[in-house]
Amino acid sequence: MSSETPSIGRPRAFDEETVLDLAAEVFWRHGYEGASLSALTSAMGINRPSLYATFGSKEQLFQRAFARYHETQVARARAALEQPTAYAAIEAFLRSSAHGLTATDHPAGCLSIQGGLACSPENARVSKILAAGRAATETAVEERLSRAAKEGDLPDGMDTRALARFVMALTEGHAVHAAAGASCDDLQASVDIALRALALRT
Amino acid sequence: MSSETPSIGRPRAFDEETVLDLAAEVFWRHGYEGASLSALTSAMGINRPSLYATFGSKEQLFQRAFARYHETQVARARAALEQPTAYAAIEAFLRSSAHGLTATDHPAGCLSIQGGLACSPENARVSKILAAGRAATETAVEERLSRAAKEGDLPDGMDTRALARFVMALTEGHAVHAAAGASCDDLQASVDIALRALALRT
DNA sequence: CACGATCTGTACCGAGCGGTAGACTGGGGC
DNA sequence: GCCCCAGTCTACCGCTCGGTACAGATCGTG
Repeated sequence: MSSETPSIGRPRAFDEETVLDLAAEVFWRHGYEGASLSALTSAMGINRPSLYATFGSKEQLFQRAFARYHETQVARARAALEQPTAYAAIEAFLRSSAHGLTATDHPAGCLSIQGGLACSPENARVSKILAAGRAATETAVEERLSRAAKEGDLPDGMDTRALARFVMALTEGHAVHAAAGASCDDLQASVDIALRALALRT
Repeated sequence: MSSETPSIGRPRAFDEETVLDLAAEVFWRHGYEGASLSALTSAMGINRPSLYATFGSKEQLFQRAFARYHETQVARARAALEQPTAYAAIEAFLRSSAHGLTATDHPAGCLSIQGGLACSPENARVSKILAAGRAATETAVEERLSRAAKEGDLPDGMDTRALARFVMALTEGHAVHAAAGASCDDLQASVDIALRALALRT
């Protein structure tokens, strides 16, 4: 791993996780292809050769930044799934997502969406990486719902995969809205409607 | 307008609307920034100077292609709103969208989403154009719902803006899913859940 | 059938892209 | 105190980008 700190030689003048967060912000705001190396190095406060020595390539940098985004941002929404009931888990997931999508200490929206749904053919891998990240989150939702089904916490015959997909799709749509300027209240009102509809309570 | 056909001079060797549809497909698949002029001209079957003489610039070409996308694709979903009841209108909107997002005669997903939610700073206008298109569709949904509210076709006190936002957000999320490979049935199952939740029927 | 207007095709422009070579810097080990 | 080596910095690479100049082709008109 590049995170092991060699004891010999000139020490690194920057913190790897710090500059990854800064890189994530640039990708988040401008997308993978819209984030030029000049913009990245400028925001990260390091020079091109340092970036390449540390991360290897623009794509690898993106992967690392995206992984860190998952640890720091997506993790909060996933943690919200740990509620005693399925209804509470979904509500917490949707509400904490809406909150995170409109927080002001980082760009609006979601890196998994803004990063680049569509790319030039040579960057198609990036779109795949993003899709895989979203799919992982959807799987986490689905697993929480499956557990609820086993516990009798969902109506019989509820399609947990479809419900997980519905929840994720709504969150992704909220991300699109947030990037276009929707407020947290706007999104919460949409969540209200979604929850009213779920009728998970018996 | 560039659509007026001058009677003198060498005649144009291509049909404007036809090549616009072809350009829209490239933007749809690769996004605005991911669609190179080489890819565009190659798909459209015309040369660069013809493109610039006809459309002016890449951005203007995109605007024209996006406008045509609205006329040919988005118009179908908007037409679906013309159902006798609010519930039927929303169901038709969601189902026809899910169908269009997964049709096989064009790229999966939606140009309004794939085109470029995030762009480099110099292409920020493109993101704005896309957002404006989505907002226009959301307004159309909201107007249909307002009409329903006046007609007593919605529960009292229903927040029509929030409901329109919920419907659009779900559709946008479905577009993200469709671009990642979701099937029409996948999306329809999500629509089922959304509709169950709406409880628009009294 | 020559003229002028319009479109097409080749070949090119400067700029910015992602990525790198090589000289310089500065801290630990002996 | 010297060496070594990782990290930094300037300056550059080839390539592709969006956009265009200019010559040749093709039409209606006199």
